[in-house]
This record gives sequence, C-alpha cells and structure tokens, in this order.
Amino acid sequence: MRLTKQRKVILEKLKSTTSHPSAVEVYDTVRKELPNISLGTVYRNLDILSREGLIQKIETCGEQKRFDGIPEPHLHVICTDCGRGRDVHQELNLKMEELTRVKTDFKITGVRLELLGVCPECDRS
Amino acid sequence: MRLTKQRKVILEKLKSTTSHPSAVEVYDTVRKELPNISLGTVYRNLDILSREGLIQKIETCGEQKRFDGIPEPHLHVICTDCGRGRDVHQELNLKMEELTRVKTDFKITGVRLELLGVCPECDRS
DNA sequence: CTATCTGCAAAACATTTGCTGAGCA
DNA sequence: TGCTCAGCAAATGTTTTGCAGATAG
Repeated sequence: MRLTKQRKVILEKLKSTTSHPSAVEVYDTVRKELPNISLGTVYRNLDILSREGLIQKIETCGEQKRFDGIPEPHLHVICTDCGRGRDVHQELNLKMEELTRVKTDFKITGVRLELLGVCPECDRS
Repeated sequence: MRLTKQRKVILEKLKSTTSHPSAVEVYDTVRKELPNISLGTVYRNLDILSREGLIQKIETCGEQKRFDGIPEPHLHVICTDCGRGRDVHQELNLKMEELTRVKTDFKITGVRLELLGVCPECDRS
C-alpha cells in the first residue's frame, strides 16, 4: 500500500478526532487541506485503511457508516437522536465463552455490541 | 391507522416468515398477491407498522434494513458472508444494571446486540 | 364525506466503479 | 518505469417524497 498524500491526510484527520465521522464528513475535513480530493478517493481509502487494520469501519446501524481512527475494537455509545457516537473505554462483562453456548446452527464468530443513549447536547433540547 | 389490504398482506407475509426480509424482498413476496403494489407503499407501511410496534425494524448493519414480524426484542445472528439473519430464542447474560454503571455522559437507554457468525449454507461453500 | 392511503415517478442519499492520466517507489 | 492510485463522472442500490386520484371508516 502506497502512502499518498491523500491517504496520509485522511488517516491523520481520522486519528485526531474522536467523533466517528462519516465518509462525507471526512471528505469535508480533508478538503480543507486538499481541495481537489474527490469523494470517491475518500471512500476508496477509508475502505483500504480499514481493511489494512489502520482504522475501523463502524458497521453501525441505520444511517451511513462511520469511521474510527482507533482500530482496536472498543465499545461505542450511539445517540438515538442525532446518530453521533462516542467511545467507551470500559469492558462489558460479556464473555466469548457464553457465546459458544448459544443454540444455533450458525458458526458464531463474534458479537456486534453498541450502547444506545442520548447525548448531552440532544438531552438539553 | 387504517387496515388497507396492502397493509394487511405486508403484515401477514412478515408474520409468516422467520427470514428477516429486506423491504425489496417483502415487496417481491407481496407482489405475488397484489401485483400492483408499489415499492414506495411497502417502505411506507414497513415504517408505519414498526412505529406502531406491530413489527420490528432491524437496525442492522452495513447493508439495507431488514424486518422482523416479531415485534418483541430478541437476539439475532447475522451471517457475515451473506447478511442473512436468524432469530435466537435465548437470553444472553447481559444485565441492564451493568449498563447503568458505564462511565459516559450519555444517558444510556439500551443496547444493540447481535451475534455474528457464518450460516450453514455459506459454511458449506 | 374526508382524512388517510396508494401508485407512480422523481428525488435524495450513500456508495461503488470504469476510465484515463498522474505519481509513488 | 511500472504498478498503484487519484480525479471525474456515471452507475447502482436503498430509501424518501410530492402529487393526484382512490378508499377505508
């Protein structure tokens, strides 16, 4: 994987925020520095970067996908009002051992878990 | 809420399957009985029915939304290959009590939890 | 009767892709 | 220099919406 300036800026912007921006939001931020970058390039790079394990594509719900500069799996809270997410640096007590006991003919490989809530901003209004 | 024949058939089809069809799949099924129904009507009704609590809109990930004739919250396994889901009628040991101890300024209201795995069909190939 | 609902078509988004020329290694 | 990548634009897929006529209650 080459380190083009587009790729570098995308990665850099994503590492310096905790707001889990969508692809379009990344695009808007990066465009301040690289005005000629195209949205297609942003999508392509977000995809490549997450496949390479440098960032995380948050397969979250409903709306568009969001991206996280922290590639290690961790817990997110999602605001049910505005859709914004926040990191939670705390483990929930859900054991993988318990998952293997689930009665299903699927081969269980993991969980997708996120907390739902209302963020302080939305709570005010 | 009126009980139109379109709405009745959509609800009926959804109640008689466990496959969590997407809106387009519901459309295809319903069209066998009501050939002139439009996709827009299907979307509108799926939305209304889930807001009324008669069905469940599965806010699942990545791809398009899927719908469940069972409105009560229950666990789903999602195939990471084909995206198909299946119900799991079993509780995981995750207590609401534990959620309230999460350190965040969000007002926690719930969790979104789904299992990931590979379905028997995809496992074969 | 009339407020709600349908069908249709267009619009709105999010995302992907084909192509040609540019630039990293 | 060669292979990967960027920019552009068109295509794709999902969901929403405006409108005029139909219909449940």
